[in-house]
Amino acid sequence: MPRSGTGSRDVTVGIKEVAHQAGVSPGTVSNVLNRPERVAPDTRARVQRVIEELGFVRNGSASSLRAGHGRIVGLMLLDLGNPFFAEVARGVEDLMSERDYGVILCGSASQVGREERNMRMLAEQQVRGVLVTPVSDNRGSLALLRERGIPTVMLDHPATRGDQCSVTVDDVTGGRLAVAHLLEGGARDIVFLGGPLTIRQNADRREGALRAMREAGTGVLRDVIVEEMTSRAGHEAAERLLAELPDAVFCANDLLAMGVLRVFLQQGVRVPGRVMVVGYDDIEYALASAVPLTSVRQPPYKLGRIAAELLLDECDNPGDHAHQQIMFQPELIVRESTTR
Amino acid sequence: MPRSGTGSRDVTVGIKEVAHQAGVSPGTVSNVLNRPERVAPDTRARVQRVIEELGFVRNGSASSLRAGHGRIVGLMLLDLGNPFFAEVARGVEDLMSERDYGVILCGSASQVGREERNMRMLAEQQVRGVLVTPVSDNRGSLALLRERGIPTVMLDHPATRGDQCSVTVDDVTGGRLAVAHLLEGGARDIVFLGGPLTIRQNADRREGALRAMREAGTGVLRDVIVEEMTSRAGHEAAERLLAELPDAVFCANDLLAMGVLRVFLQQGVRVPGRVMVVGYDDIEYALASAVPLTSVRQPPYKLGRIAAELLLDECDNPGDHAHQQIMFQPELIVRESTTR
DNA sequence: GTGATGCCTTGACACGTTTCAATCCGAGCC
DNA sequence: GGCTCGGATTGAAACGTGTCAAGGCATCAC
Repeated sequence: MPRSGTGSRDVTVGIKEVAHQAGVSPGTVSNVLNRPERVAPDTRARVQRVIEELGFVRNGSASSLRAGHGRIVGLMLLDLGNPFFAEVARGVEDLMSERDYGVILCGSASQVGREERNMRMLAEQQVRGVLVTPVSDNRGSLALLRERGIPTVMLDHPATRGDQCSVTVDDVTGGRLAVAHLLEGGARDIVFLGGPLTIRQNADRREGALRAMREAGTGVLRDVIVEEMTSRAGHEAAERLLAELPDAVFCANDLLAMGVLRVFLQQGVRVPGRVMVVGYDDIEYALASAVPLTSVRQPPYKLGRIAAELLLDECDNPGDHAHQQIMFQPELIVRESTTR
Repeated sequence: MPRSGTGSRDVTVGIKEVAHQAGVSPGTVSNVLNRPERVAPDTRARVQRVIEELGFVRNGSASSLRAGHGRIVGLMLLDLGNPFFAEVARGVEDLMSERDYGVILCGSASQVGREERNMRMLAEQQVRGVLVTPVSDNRGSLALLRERGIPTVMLDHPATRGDQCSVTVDDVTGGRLAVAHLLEGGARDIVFLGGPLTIRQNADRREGALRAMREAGTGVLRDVIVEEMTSRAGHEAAERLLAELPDAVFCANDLLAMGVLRVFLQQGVRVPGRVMVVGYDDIEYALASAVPLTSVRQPPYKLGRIAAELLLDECDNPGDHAHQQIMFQPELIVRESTTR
């Protein structure tokens, strides 16, 4: 590979070339990039001008090889197709972009295997830290990161140990709010429609539902567990429910609820007249659906953004960083799918 | 930093440590990782067992520093909050995950500045290639990548030069289908509601609308251009439209259409009785909305997946890779928002 | 004028991997 | 038996940056 000594439009403009053109040493250029305050103002200006002129772009691989970590974080979510998580991702991405960090986004599709593969990939990339909504309490893939000293923040999941931050929404309360509302409306035979109970969100929302029944001293909960938490799955589950309609369906997310609504309306099951339906997440589209959906609202954008802030705080101040467990309270948004 | 000579549970298990334990040279370990066929079967097995045992994870930074590129690609989309792009991202992520590549996801939020910042970040990360839905025909940020020899594939945008692949959907035809349908339904005064015309998708869909009118020899198109293509923007635009209702509104995406629908229904404007509404993208939620939305369907998942395949083909066979411009045809899905 | 004090700058080394020319070794051939 | 041949392996040299101890150069006080 030819290396032009003076050429300004070379494929690889390195820190050395910049140093040469600016009449300083490579070390100084590195300082301009990483600790500008240590460099005299006029030297700094001169170097920065040369950087502009040559179109120098720092080689992130070399940088993170030497420094031990780069300006990239990992974000691992359960399901990229769910607007709730899309909003979480937007929150994370916005903050990281402001702080000049990149985000490697991974979807685990709620599969342990895929989560582990992606975690391994993140470890290889020497990411600065990882935000993760874990598939289960499976410590395996997190251990991989811990061993390498990569900070993790739990997202929409409580910290499994004291040595990490977490940002969650109180799902037990969410489930309680939803089902208490249904009981007040007169429902007794209630279906819980959700994904696998190994996923914490499902288990907690169901637990909240049971608690509401205990508190009210009435009601029966029927579980309908589906593999995926999509509107298709909701659609299929609702078709099976037609044989024995409950008084109400509490869905563990809005996608399921939208699938259920579609079937009920097609089949002439009046909502809320015959069956009440409650969703979870209050995604934007829940409001616009045929029968506007009662749903439990969570703050996804804020969730992502705050988790991102916690992670960067831990990265930048490893000394005096205090791990925090932040929990938001959900809010029940009542619409027509549960009231006339 | 202490370096245990024999320790098996060190923070940094490198290729050297593996080589030592397996009784081979570092070069051989590297070959096992990158060109297994060059290593004798039993040696390979032995090395792989040691890799397992020590929990060795390859340092991606070092690897891509030396090799000149890593196993990461960039994906830059207009709007992460739009379910259409979320599906595109899923398509890309699925394929890349299968091929053991990581994806750095960036949202440009349709802002040139943000696009350029992110492109720079991707260049720093030495990504293998980039999939991009550009904000405009702005060549600036693409040039940054071209200069460094980083392949790009245009996603939902035609190639601006012959030296790249692209995957698109025929937006002119999409617009033509939508508006021809409206004209057939008797509409004459039609509003085009879309984002900035500097974004190609908007310009093309509008162009298709005009073409339909020319072909039919009738109809008038009123432009209503909004900054963001969100349901909030649709909501606001619709409120302004109330003063002078058109016969129909052709929205450049479903989010806008959903915002429009909401206002019309709240205000007692009958859809389709008084105004017909057509959306674009046929996102899943369009089907479930209060008045099921007529929309132009595109294959977002396939779009992402195929673009990803083209990119990897270009990366893996730089020699005999033939650049392709693939264009899908959209399909008009007629629902109740345009027919009784 | 001299020594001390700080601030800037320097230069060489190390980070962990890939690469490639060189070497080694066993098999096959005359 | 000596020779060649080819596949398997080796070892050392990069890749481009960050770090840090050491050096340089004014300024300032005495």
